[in-house]
Amino acid sequence: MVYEQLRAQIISLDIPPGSALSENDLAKSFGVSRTPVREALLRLADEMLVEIVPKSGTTVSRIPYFQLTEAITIRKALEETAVRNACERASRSQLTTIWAFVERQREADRAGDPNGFHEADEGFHAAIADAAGYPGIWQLVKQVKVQVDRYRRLTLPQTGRMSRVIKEHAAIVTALEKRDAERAVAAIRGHLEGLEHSLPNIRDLNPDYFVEDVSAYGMPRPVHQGR
Amino acid sequence: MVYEQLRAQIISLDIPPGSALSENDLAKSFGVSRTPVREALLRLADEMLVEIVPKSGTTVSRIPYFQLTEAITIRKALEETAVRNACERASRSQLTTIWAFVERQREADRAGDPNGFHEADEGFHAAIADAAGYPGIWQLVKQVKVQVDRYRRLTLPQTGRMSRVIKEHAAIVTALEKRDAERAVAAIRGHLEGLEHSLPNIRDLNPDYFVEDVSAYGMPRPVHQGR
DNA sequence: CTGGGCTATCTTGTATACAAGATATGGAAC
DNA sequence: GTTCCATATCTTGTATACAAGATAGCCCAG
Repeated sequence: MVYEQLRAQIISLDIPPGSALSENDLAKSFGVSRTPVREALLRLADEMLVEIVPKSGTTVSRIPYFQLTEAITIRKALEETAVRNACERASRSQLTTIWAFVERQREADRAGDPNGFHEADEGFHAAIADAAGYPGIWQLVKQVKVQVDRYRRLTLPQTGRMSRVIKEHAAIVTALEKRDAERAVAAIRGHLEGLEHSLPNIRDLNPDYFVEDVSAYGMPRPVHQGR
Repeated sequence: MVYEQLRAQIISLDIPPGSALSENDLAKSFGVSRTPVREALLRLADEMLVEIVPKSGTTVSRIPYFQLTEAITIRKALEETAVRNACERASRSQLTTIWAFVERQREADRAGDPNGFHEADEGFHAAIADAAGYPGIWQLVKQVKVQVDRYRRLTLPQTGRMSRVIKEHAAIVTALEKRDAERAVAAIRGHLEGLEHSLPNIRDLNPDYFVEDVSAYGMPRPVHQGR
């Protein structure tokens, strides 16, 4: 619980990258002891959202720029196979479920509700992985997405982004319904490459939030968020 | 450190799936307090290697059978793109490094050293991901491989497996050297499907080690094993 | 004024004591 | 003999106290 709150604050950039965290301060502000705070920090460290330096201090990780492109490459690999398998295996009801998420995104767009839009976006991709029979794929994508999500907060207010995403999502589902695997794969690939192309601009605007060298980094560590 | 030891014992099936673990007993046997033991268990729980039931007990997870096939599918998706990119980007020295791992496997085969063989196998796949410019791919594969590794302990003593694997590895590198992406991708796909085909047999021999239903499972949680 | 070293303070790592819940065991009633 | 309930014990969750190291600031010497 302290974990989830901290995580949300980090991803939302409410706590900016580079901030120093103190187990004592966090414990006091959460009204608990150091123990649960520490457990949360250890977990966040495995996700590479914070960096713990023994006997020295804990800071919120800067966004490893190189990992962003790698994360998108990985997403393409995983989600393309998800889409390909969903194309064969998706049942009527599953396709309807996927459409429902697209519809929710349309509503969120009309209502100007970015949070609802993002939530439905996650549901959309998760539903495709489910339909493919490989729900674990979405778990992995979520894991890899973590750093990208922080980045995205810097680029959110693009006008027209929501309607573009909705159109791309609709194209994917349409291809799924037609069982046209090649078209569906091409659609999701294009969808994800849209993300990729918008990467390089933002970094220079907030250089303090990023870190160039990444050799010391692995992949973020997963979180088992119960299904 | 207590984490690594526990993890190794679980993966090697030295502590069999289903075993009950007690923080107190582990603390005594490791000669430390409950705190570091607890941290290790929490980490292992995120990897889905143990299951912690609040106020009740902690047990070593059984192997979720369905996840095995899903893990191999994910490996195919990730490693195929790794190979495809390595085909374009691999430098001479990187190709040589990859060959070196194959050579080490030949030595391990001749010496009848399964541990060395497995170690070189991991190096081989990691080197390909490096050559592709996406080292994080191997981090993810390692993460997904965890459950498969336990399974593999049950199927290890297949005669001729080492030499077959070596031949398949050699085919991959040969295709990489020729910059023949399609051939290389097909080679790694075949290599991984070899694993897949040998799945169904073993389970019935040790049914207690597996669990059928997996709806409650996500993907294992990552470990940031420093590079 | 500048550089170096020492110390006070703050950091995380570990051990331990206590709290709260789940479970198994034993006994009693039917 | 069987079933149900109470209780003792064992489990993990949390709080707290202590240990050890890193760091920054200050003081002193040059």
